[in-house]
Amino acid sequence: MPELPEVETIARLIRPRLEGRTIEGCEVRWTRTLGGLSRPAFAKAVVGARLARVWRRGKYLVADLEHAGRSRGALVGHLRMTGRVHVEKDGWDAGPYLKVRLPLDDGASFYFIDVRKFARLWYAADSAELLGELGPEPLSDDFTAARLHAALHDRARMVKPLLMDQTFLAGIGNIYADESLFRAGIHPLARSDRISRERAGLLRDVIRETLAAAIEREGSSFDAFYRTPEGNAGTFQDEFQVYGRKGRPCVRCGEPVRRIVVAQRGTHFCARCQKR
DNA sequence: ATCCTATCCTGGCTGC
DNA sequence: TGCAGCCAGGATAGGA
Repeated sequence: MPELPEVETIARLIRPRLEGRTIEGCEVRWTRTLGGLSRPAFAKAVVGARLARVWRRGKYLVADLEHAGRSRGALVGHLRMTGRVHVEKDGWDAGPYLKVRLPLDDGASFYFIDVRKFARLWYAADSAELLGELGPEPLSDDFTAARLHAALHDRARMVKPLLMDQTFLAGIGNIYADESLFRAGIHPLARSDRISRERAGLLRDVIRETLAAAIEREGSSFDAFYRTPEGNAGTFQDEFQVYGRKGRPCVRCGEPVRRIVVAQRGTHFCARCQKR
């Protein structure tokens, strides 16, 4: 599923094709994708706008809009589980799951595609409406060991759901939570306020290393869903150490990887390497 | 405060 | 082979 590395990969690939372009039209095939705005209101807000800057925050894709050089809100996308984004020449076959198409001024269109209809493409007058509650960016300088340790001890929650809480830390989903906790030797059910300063520092480091390595490999593609905007699969799934490896030997100790359900999510870990 | 359940969705898998 | 039923999961709302 698209988490921070996948969204970052998408942002990097579509940025050169979108920045500077102007939206010339709007075709909406599934209104709910707009997250509450009507089709006419959405079209009125985005048609004629120039895509000034494309960036990422957590798992959100953001395009700042301008009109006649003046800021005019933002287009904000969230792919949830099965959303995809393409920028292709007009006439490209987007398939049956196309939700929104935005024709651009260079003969290409922005395609927002989603099988399960959970993905959203919002227009917001201010992107902070959607991004304001997000926790720190794991790859930014303010995500320090000291701050992570303090934040873990500010609550008393199971560490895995806490890592996936987007108001706690932005961009971590099920896969990178499992992978990071394994690499840090922390049990997914460990209570956040019982994690030592040293262990929190290690967790901070492995989160950053894992996300950076995944970005380098253009994300993880283990099923039919996640593809880059160029249609390619990422390759970080080859580096998974626990995710999707139930019953197979732990890469560190050989003990079979276990799978339990935590907060309704499949959770993979090594009972010998990861202590509560 | 924290946890749990249901909801949104549909392709793909399992089991009969 | 066909088909019913379950599962996956990001986010959120409401209840325990």
